[in-house]
Amino acid sequence: MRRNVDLTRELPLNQLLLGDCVQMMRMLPPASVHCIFADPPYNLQLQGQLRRPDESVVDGVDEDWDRFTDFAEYDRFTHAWLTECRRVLRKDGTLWVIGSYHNIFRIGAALQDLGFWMLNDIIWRKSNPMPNFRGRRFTNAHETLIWAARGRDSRYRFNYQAMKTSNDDLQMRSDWFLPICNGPERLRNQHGLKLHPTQKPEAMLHRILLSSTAPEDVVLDPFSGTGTTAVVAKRLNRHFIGIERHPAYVEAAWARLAQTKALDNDAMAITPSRRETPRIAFGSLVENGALAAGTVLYDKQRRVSVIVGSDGSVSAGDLRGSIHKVGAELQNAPSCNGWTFWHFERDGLLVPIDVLRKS
Amino acid sequence: MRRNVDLTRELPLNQLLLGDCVQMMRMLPPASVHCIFADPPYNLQLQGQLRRPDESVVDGVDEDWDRFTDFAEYDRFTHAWLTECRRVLRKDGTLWVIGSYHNIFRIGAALQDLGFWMLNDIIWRKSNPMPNFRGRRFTNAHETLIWAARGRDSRYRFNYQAMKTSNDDLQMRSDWFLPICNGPERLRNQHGLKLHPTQKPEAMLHRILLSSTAPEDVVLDPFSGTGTTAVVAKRLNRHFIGIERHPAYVEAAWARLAQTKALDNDAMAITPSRRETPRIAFGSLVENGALAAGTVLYDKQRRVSVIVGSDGSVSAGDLRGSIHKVGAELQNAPSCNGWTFWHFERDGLLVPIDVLRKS
DNA sequence: TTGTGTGCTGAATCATCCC
DNA sequence: TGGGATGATTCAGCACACA
Repeated sequence: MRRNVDLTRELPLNQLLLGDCVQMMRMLPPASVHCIFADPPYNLQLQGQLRRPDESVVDGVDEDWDRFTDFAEYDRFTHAWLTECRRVLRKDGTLWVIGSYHNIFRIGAALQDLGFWMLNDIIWRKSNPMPNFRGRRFTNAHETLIWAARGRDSRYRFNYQAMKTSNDDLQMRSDWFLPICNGPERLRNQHGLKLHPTQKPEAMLHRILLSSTAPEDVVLDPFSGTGTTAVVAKRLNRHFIGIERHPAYVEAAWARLAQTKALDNDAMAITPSRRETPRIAFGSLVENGALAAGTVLYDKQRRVSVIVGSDGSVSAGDLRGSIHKVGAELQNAPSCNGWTFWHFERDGLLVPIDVLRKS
Repeated sequence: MRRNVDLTRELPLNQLLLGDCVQMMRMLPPASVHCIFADPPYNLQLQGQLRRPDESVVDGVDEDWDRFTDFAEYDRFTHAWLTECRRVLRKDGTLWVIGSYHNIFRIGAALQDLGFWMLNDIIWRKSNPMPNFRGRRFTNAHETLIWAARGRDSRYRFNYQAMKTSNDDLQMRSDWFLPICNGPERLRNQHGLKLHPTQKPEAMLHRILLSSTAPEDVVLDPFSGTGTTAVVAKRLNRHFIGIERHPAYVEAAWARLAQTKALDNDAMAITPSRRETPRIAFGSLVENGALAAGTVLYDKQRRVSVIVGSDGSVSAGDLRGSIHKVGAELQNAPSCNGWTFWHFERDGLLVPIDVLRKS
């Protein structure tokens, strides 16, 4: 699979190129690739060490490739690689970039400044994100993808029907619920430590390539890492070009590719979408007015009662907490299902609050 | 409720100001508001006709330079109002902005450039978004909120416990699933047409204000529209200041406010954070006999134990100090919350000493 | 073999009070 | 305002051990 080619004349199809992505892309011919997926450094700017409540240390991203002195330097870097991306992208090609709130706004603005035409921003909702250990923010439970065409007039590819079919015949939305990369898919060294700090799930690349490329298309990944894009491209019969600066990652990616088989035509099946069971929190009933703050709730026998607070807490005297917690305390029970325990009054009758979830 | 005040001296509490938000904010005293919610114009680039923030029409958007001038125009406008926001925001205040992929990346970058410190980006996942009629993109089913502190060192407010309680005792995540504003909540004129094109759901403002403000705080909305922020602020006993350029919207907002009642204390109350509850020193438990000197305390697994001293210290061999210090030393940890680490025996069971604070 | 309990970990801008 | 003391804080999924 590894060949020597004159990059400026011939596209290095199904190759992983070792080197800096801006320099390598400069060697590629213009308007030559159909799709680009980019997972650039996020510029996380982590301060110190973060510990879990049990004092264990969080193994955060602390790589030299993620250190930038300031926003200006990060912006220069962003402009440089996006400019090359736009040059090598075909007129009707599209670009995907993933990021978090640390960098995605700068990347989005740069994309617009360079003339890319934004098609969607896509939210990757994580099934099991890292919690917020200090209770100082909302749990950062998503990352953002931007999907953009090379320009406003691009006649880009979007496999609408494939996306709809894979989503139980409903239009695929801009919010994607996918697990993080874990389990056997996550590459680890002989000590069981993760090989790459930010390996992306193959399911995400699967959906991306299926939605916006055709078989035999050329997919470029300028920050190839351990080769997730290449692996999924190979499996889906797309050509890939990966660029990565770190030899160890390139080696790992080649090993992964060696174990990857291209699907035959019949097997180009679509990953079944995971059905999401909508979970309604009690607080949202108060937020949306289904149950007003100040309402009195009773147990079935009207032996105890509580008042609903504006945050979806309930209180009885000094006692305050969730419907479950307060229900348990008042019964001196270890636990309690507040949804069935608590009732509100309607037309003189007690109705379990559970019915409000179902309407 | 409508009064004439000298804005430069006195905050126009619970007022809706008619006028341009940059000009009006310039008249407000610096460092005076606790929280800002902003729903600025989205700079939608539809049907070829492009409007500047001041509603004037931009001609010809086919040329590259036009696109650039347009973004530049939007950026100038963004910088102008965000600069005033930062000036009137208290040192420890926070700002919320909502937008879509058309404008949110430019706003996010501007926030960072102006020195705001990003705390979260929040995804509003819509329950019933507008489908994509042409089948050329993913259904745009979300909008993005940015939550930012005035600066990196801000000691901002986040009502963590209230958010957790309202989310059935799980940390509130960065993805919020809320219905769009519809039904009786949606303001309509006598012809049944919606009064405002982008009226936001009250549930969203409810969660925002509950998470990041306290009763009596001052909430500013520079693009007040039909007054959703003001209405929810009034209901939750926060002070509001709304600014809006269109007299018809201001009129509608006053009408809404007239029908809005403030919640009473019980209904408005939220689950207090541990940080805000009065602290009880461990020594006082020994003083008042809740825990006798000489009692043996254990960790959860009974791996280590200490004896309570008469001064509220604990000791294990030569080691003596506070419950926190000794707990940390025995675990070789940098720190330890002794309240949850140490347990005493009751009816053969280990109970965290923390429960003694609550009774 | 199957169920249960324990332990580990993930792109993280993760504290506050008091002197 | 700087340093030391205090004390607040986690969810889901997977691996593995053990019954």
